Amino acid sequence: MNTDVKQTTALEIDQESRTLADRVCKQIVTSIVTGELLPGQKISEPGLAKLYGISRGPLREAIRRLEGWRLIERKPHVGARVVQLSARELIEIYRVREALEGMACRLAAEHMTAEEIASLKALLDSHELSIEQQEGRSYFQKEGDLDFHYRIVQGSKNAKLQELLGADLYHLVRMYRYQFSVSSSRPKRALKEHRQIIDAIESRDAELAEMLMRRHISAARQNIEDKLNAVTKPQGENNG
Amino acid sequence: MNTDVKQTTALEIDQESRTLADRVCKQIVTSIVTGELLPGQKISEPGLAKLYGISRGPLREAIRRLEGWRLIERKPHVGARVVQLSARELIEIYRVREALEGMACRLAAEHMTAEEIASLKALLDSHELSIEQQEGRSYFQKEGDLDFHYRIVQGSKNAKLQELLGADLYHLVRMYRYQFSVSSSRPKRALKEHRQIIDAIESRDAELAEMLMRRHISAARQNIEDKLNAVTKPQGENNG
DNA sequence: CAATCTAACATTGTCGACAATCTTGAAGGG
DNA sequence: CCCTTCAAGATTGTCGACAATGTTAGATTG
Repeated sequence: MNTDVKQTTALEIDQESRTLADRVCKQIVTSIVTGELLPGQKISEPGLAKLYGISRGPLREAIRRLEGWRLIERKPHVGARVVQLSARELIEIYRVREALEGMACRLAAEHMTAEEIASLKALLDSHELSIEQQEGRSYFQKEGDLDFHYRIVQGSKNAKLQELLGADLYHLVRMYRYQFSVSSSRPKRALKEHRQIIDAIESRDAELAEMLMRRHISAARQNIEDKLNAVTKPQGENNG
Repeated sequence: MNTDVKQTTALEIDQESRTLADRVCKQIVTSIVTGELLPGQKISEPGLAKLYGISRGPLREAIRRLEGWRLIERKPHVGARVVQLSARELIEIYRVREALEGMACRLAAEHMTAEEIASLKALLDSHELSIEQQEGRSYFQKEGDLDFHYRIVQGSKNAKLQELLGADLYHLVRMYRYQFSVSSSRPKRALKEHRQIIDAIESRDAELAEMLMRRHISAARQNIEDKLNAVTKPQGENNG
């Protein structure tokens, strides 16, 4: 039966665009993820309100929602600013992803349809192509990487998992991809791991799929840790 | 009667209580968790504003934050209502808990201090006492159960894990504890499992600790599934 | 009598104004 | 010269009013 897990989203988004607060909320998310708003940067209510051409009311509501998503932090009577993750917190996110996406991958091996699997394999083919074609440009690969992970999560058919990973974690991951260009330093290796994972899912080996995904994310975490340690740069006060 | 679970953030809460929106936000959470506001119930802005003696502005901001926490759902131009989980979604939450708390338990085995472990063992002693003393009353045991899990999560020293479990999941779990009185149907069994877990943590056996926790939560999930299947009650439209 | 349309009502969405608080920069004293 | 104090400015918090939308009950018509 239709589990109604994913189909409603398109409609909801349409529905949600009907108020200023919801629209502005989405715009702010985009600004954060694309780096227009940097981590730690102050969110000026009068400034943003004027920029978007709305009053402070809806803007404040949007900020409040983003606060609930933990994309924005707020101090009473002082103001709101984009969250700024420490190196430690970024690592913590990868640990959480390891647990969550491992579970998601296991469930995906049980619940993904043959069509979804085929489509995902096709996606990997296109990734391979784009890697070969534009050797150096890792940008595409990064979006592609998250795209792969996103589809696995969708394949788990677990709405809570989709919420947690999609809304709470991936935004942060994408946001910090622009900060220090993490991960995807080895696109071919990652692609190979992706293929192993989808193969395990195709053969409905849930345990193996979970293990491979955990290893995959663990490797990415290790990769980031190494980079951070190499620089030994305590990222400090780049905000005003 | 004190339901204030997080002691660590006393200062933060003090800070956050300084605006009406933040205070009302907490009040609404309490109302939801204690069952004053039932799942699916409509949130009337004029009604709640009058009840709390504030204007609609701060109230709407509080609602927006709760929307971000996914404790409240909102349809544009229609209104907000308390989330209503289907049986399926409740089960999904337990699957997520299994992954997340398993990870938390593993990290706790690595990072909990001796003092925290001792304190947690003392807590279990007090639980055993209260179980023996008030044989039938499972209410206390339920709060106690979450208390145990909460401390494990704190012990993981992973802030992201603490956020996700503390804010996003435990509220929902507590909320539905009042709906159908789930879990804790076997407090002695649960207590025994808790002791096994803390023993594993004490001996710093991270793998065992994780496995025991996953099994513990999986058993709770199975327990709920059985109950739900027994009743075969498709919980439907108790809202307008 | 039932179905449909309409108009009055209630609720949600948005705005501008005012109050409370924080930040700042300069003046004064040690 | 540095620290403290304080006042002016700016920002955040709160409110009431108005506009836009959804809901509902009654009237109209077949």
